[in-house]
Amino acid sequence: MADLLIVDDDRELCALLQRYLEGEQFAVTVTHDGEAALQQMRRHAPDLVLLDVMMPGMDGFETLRRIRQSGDVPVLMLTARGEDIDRIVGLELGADDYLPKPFNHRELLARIRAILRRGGAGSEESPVLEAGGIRLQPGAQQVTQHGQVVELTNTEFELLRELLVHAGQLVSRDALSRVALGRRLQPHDRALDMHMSNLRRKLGPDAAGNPVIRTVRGRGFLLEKV
Amino acid sequence: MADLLIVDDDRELCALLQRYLEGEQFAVTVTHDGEAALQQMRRHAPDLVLLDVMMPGMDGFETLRRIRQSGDVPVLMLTARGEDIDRIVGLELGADDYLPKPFNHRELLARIRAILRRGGAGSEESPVLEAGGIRLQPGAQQVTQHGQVVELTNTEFELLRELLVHAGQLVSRDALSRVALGRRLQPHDRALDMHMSNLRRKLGPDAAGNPVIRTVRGRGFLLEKV
DNA sequence: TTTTTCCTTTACTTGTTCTTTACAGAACGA
DNA sequence: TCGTTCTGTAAAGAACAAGTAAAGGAAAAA
Repeated sequence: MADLLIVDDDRELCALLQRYLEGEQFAVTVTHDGEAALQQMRRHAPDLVLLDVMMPGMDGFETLRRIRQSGDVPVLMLTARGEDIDRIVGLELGADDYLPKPFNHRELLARIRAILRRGGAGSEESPVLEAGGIRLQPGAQQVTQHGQVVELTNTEFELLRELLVHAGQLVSRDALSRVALGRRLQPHDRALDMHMSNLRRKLGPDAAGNPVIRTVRGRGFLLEKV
Repeated sequence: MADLLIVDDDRELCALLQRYLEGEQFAVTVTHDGEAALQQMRRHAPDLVLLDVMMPGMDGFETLRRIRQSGDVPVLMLTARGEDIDRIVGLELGADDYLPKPFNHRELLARIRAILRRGGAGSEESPVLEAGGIRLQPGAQQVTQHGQVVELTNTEFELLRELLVHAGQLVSRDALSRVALGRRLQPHDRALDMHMSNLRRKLGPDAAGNPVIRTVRGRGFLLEKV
C-alpha cells in the first residue's frame, strides 16, 4: 500500500502513530526533524508526508517550503491550533490538508485516505465545495453565494467548510469546535454559537426564507443540501 | 453483543456499572487496577475499555499507554473534569473519548454506543430506514412521511428509529425506554408513553385510519410494516 | 503608537423538550 | 359485571439548549 513519512519531534507520538498506521497497512518511515525528512525523501519518495508544524530547528513551514521546491508530494500538516490554517492550506505554502492537534486517530486515517484518494499525484487544488447555492474554494479562501462574494473570517470559513464537506449530514457541535476553534467543546462555551450566529447572518436565509444551516438541538448543525 | 472491560478501583461503582451495562446487553468484565486489566486483555480482547484515570498503582494514563502498545482497542477514559483532557483524547495518548465524573448512565451509554458504532464498520453513513411510508435518515437527522418532512425531537427520533429497525416486530417498553431515554423503565414512569403519544400525533394515522404504531398491552409497541 | 479586526465571554432572553401529575378510558381477569 | 391494571393524553412546570447583544481582550495592521 502507500508509503508515509512522519516528521515530528515528539518521539512518543511518532511511535504511536507509526504503530497505528502500520496496523492500517501503511509503510511508515519516521524522522524527527526537517533536515532528516528531506534527506529521507531524497532516498525514497513517500506517497504522503505527515508534517508537524512545531519543531525545533527547521519548523514545519520551512520544511514544507523546501519539500515543495523539489516535488509535489502530498503533505498533511499537524498543527497545534486552528490558527495559521490559511497559510498552511492556502496556495502560499501548498499543504494538502491539516489536522489540528489533538486529533483522534480515526480522523487522521480518514484524512490520509482522502488525500491519497483524490490525487495520487497530488498537486491538484483542493476540490471546490458546493451545496445549497454556496460555493467554497479552499485554495482561494473565498466563498460565494449565488455568485455574490461573502466575506468570512477564518473561523467562519472553517465552520462552513466542515459543514459543506458533510453537506446534508449532521455535524456535531464538538466536531465543529475542534475543527474551527481547535479545541474540544467545553460546557458553557458559547463561542461556537457566536460564530454560528455570525455565519448565518452573513449567509442569510435561503429562497424559501429558511436558514441555510439547520440546528439539531442537543446534537449539532447541518447544512441543507437543497 | 459487545464485550466491555471496566477498570476502576472503586468497587462499588464497578458493581453498579456492571449491573447497568449488563442490563444493556453488554458482556462486562471488571478489574480494579491496571495490571489486572492488561492481564485480562491478554486473555480476552474486549471491544471497548472503560478506564478510570485516578487509580492507585498504575494510573489510567500509564495503563492506556500500555494498552496502546499492544493494539488499538477503543478506550473511553473516566476522568475528573479539568486539564489533561486534550492529552487524553488527543493522539498523544490515544483515548477515543472521555467522560468526566460524575456522569449519568444515559451519557455513558451514548458514548459507548458512539464509539462502538464508529469503530464497527467505518460506518460514516448509517443506512436509511424505511417502512410504512416512513423514511428515516440517521445522518441527516430527518424523517419524512410520504415525502413530507416530520419534525421530531431527539427522543422521538430515537424511538422511531428503534421501531423502524425492528419494523413489524414487537419492541418492549423497557427496550424503548433504554434506547430513547437512557434508563430502565421504572414503575409509574409515564414519560415513554408521553413521547409515544407525541410521536403518534406527529405521524398521524395511516391510510386506513389506523395508528402507524400498534400497542401490545403489557409488552410494548410495534411499527406496522405495511 | 493607535486602530482595526476578530475571538471570546458574559448576561439575558427565548423557545423547546422532557418529565410529572392527574385523570379518563380501555383491556383484562375473576 | 366489577375492580384492577395498563395506556393515552392534557396540562403545568422544570430544566436546558441555543440565539445574540454588548463588552472585554488579544493580535494584527496601519
